[in-house]
Amino acid sequence: MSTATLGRKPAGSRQSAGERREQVLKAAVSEFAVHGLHGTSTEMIAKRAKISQPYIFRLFPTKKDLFLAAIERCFDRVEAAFKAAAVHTDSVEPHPGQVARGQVGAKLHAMGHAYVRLLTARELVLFQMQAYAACSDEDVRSLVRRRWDGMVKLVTELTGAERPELNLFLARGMLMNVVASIGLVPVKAADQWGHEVIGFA
Amino acid sequence: MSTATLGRKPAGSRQSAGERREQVLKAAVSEFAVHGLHGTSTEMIAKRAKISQPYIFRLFPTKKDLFLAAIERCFDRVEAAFKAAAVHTDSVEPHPGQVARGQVGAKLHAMGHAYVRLLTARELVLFQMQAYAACSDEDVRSLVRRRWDGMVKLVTELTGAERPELNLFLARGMLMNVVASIGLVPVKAADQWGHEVIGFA
DNA sequence: CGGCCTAGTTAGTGTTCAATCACTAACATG
DNA sequence: CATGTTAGTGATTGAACACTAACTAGGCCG
Repeated sequence: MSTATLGRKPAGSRQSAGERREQVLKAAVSEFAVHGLHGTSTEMIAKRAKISQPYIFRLFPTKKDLFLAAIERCFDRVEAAFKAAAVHTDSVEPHPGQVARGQVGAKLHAMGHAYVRLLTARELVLFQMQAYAACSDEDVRSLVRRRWDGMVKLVTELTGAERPELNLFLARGMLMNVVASIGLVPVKAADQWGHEVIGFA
Repeated sequence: MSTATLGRKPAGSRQSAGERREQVLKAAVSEFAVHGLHGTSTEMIAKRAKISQPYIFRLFPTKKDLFLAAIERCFDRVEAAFKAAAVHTDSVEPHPGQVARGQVGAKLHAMGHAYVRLLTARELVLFQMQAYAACSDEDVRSLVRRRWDGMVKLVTELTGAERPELNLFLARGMLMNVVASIGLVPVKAADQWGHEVIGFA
């Protein structure tokens, strides 16, 4: 009889802590992306993850820790996209670990495309901006710096790009972030990595 | 006797509403830059402006309105810096209103320098990031878009730059914002507009 | 069945915060 | 000095919020 008292979960009731963590993390990225670290309440996240608000604190000690975890997650996603793009454009490497010189541009281009595809989801860009904005917090800043360094290193290794073209690549990316954030371009058409506002030639 | 009850302002007592508004706006930019729209309390701003917290609401109807005013203020500052830089590098114009073709690069370069000088204050960059981050709010977004458009138009008119180099300029700027936000470069040396991390050649 | 661990909840605490209210002090003008 | 206006404050309020504590319920193994 006690089963009929409250609105119950219809079926798939109990999940492992790992699965829940995943769910919460996803919900957190979505909410943080829109409202930022301080503009997002743990209740918003809980609602989206379909759990009670206090249970969040069993999975993540503090709201900030959840935010930090979300940052890691987002950098992971970007890096994964880059790796996938790199593999996709792989050709024979003249010396193992060395990218053929003529391939550099093509690889960067492919990664640019991959990044744009990622950005069409919007969520990721917006969250990135929130992460940068929260960088007055020491913990956030040091994490973002570490991951940013890692990302740059990854791109360097994957493409073999040197400073000038690498910087151009990064700058393009940052401009895209801003443009996407303020919705200057309806990023519907995924193929905008040569678009008027971002493209340079 | 009632006059002796509380700690009184010693001297420089009353200011005009205009002066106060200015003071509050300055304080708001400083605080918002560090903690963002939602991370900043009106009391922080009040303390910095050396007034009581409720008085803020006599000068600005809501906290968000204050934030919006701060956005306007910051774009104003950037535009002023650009204008000054343009005047400074002015030479004879072949046709009135038309910038000499060879001058374009020099002018953009000068503006880049001006922007870097502006960024050394840090406050401005940080606030910019906060403004972008707050763009999920309709009012914020539409304002930022409007001012961004205006700024791009201004740069175009001042330098006569065409799409490719204009975009390069903007992208550089955005990369610099991020780099400055996460403190990758100690922006001490003001002359970094050709620096390794930002420069393209 | 019964003990036991883990998933998950309800209820609550202390605090913070934007915004309002009701009031006082300083100045201006006839 | 009376009257009106503008600058400014202290006290308060009602809501929201991060986080805690204490309890409940589902599943597994003996």
